Amino acid sequence: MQSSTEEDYLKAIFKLSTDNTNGVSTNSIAEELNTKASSVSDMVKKLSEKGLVNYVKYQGTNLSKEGKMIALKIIRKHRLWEVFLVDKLKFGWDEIHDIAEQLEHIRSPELVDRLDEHLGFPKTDPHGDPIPNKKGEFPVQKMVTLDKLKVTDKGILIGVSEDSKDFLNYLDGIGLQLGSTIEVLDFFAFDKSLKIKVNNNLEVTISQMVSSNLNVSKAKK
Amino acid sequence: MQSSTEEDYLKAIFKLSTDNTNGVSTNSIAEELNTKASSVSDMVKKLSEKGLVNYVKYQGTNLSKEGKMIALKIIRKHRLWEVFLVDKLKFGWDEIHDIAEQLEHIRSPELVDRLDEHLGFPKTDPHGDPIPNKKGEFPVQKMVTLDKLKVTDKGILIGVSEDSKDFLNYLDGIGLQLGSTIEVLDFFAFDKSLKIKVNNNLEVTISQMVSSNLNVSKAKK
DNA sequence: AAAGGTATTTAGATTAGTCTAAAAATGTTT
DNA sequence: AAACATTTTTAGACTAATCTAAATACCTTT
Repeated sequence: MQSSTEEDYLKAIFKLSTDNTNGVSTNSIAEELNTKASSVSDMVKKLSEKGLVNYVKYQGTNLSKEGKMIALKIIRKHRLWEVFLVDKLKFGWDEIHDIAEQLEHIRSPELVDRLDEHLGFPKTDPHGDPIPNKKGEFPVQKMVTLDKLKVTDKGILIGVSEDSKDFLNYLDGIGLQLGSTIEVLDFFAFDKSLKIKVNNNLEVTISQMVSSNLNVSKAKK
Repeated sequence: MQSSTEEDYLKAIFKLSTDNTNGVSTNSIAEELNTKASSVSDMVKKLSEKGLVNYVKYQGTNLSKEGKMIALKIIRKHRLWEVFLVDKLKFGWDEIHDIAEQLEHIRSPELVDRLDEHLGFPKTDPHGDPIPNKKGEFPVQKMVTLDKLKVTDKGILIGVSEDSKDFLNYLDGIGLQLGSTIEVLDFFAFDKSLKIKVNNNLEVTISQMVSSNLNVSKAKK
């Protein structure tokens, strides 16, 4: 059995493993967890002895199969609790992170599955991020351009095709960053513009020129 | 801010303070928490420095006003989560203690109040124990004899008027102990006997002679 | 390839909570 | 009141996680 602290490390390493070519650096883990590199060194050594990560001195850290599984279970719990907090307790999507950060460490496999069922087996959390299933599998996420989405669809911005300064400044101005949630509120056929809600907050209308340059991962419902 | 461990100590001291004439003994706290007396000595000293308990060497420990308030908040959280687990997630009343033991330490005042509301401001937990309100006040509990309860009422056995060996053996035989939950399932007018459910488990029928000698605290609904 | 800079690791200390074993206080019996 | 038993406290050690400061390894520049 691993401690909450160990779970936090595994989750951080998972998060930082997007480009899984080489190991996650000690410093990046330290930054992610607001701790010092020396603490991270100690901990990855320990996790390595437990077989939860593969760690070679000076060469960074990667999750083992078992470590990844644990990380995914924590993420599953975190996101399910987030759905609970928003859907059932009517919290705002921006108030829930710290609470879910605590709830994700509650130990009871039975609880997670019952919560999942109680919430109607949601596929994404309130931020649009996918919820791993019992076995730690993510629902497949299709990458599409924003103009392919239908009204009420939600997606997360994962890339931009056009990278002129002007364009990026414009995106910034409407609060759009990588990772932002986008919900399609309305579609205007005459010019193919979209009314969207950014991060469950700001509503703006964007032209098709813009929407066709935004790559989003479509959240399944 | 107090640690989860400190919270556990305060809760244990509260639980052991029923006869609040003199201080709670170090050994009894140790037993309640499955720890050693030396650990308890250290901790009560620390809690005393924090002003959460009144502790005089060799004379036991009592909660201060502030310590009691914290204990009541933990108990409130514990019992509200228990209601959640049973009412919403359909856990059995006997499966929930360990999970609630973890959930009670989640820190977020907002969460507790929203949970309370979501559950419809319940007055008692699934074991029939009263839930303190926001201010730490218990709903008043009336002590009555069991034969005063109506069908569907629930109560907790808090005393016995008759204390012959035979009678106590009889109670033992049907699983009734101090603290047991009693639910009135049926009333038979012809002999005033009651069909009751003990600890959400065993169903028995008892005569009025028995029910009139059992003092219960009636759980408000 | 040497020099300098950055990243990482090690060494040693600290804190919270726990333990065992010994010492001290309290209570009970005679 | 002395002797014994029990309870409680103290002393000293251990573990998990952290930190600072120093040492080491790696990388880039010249």
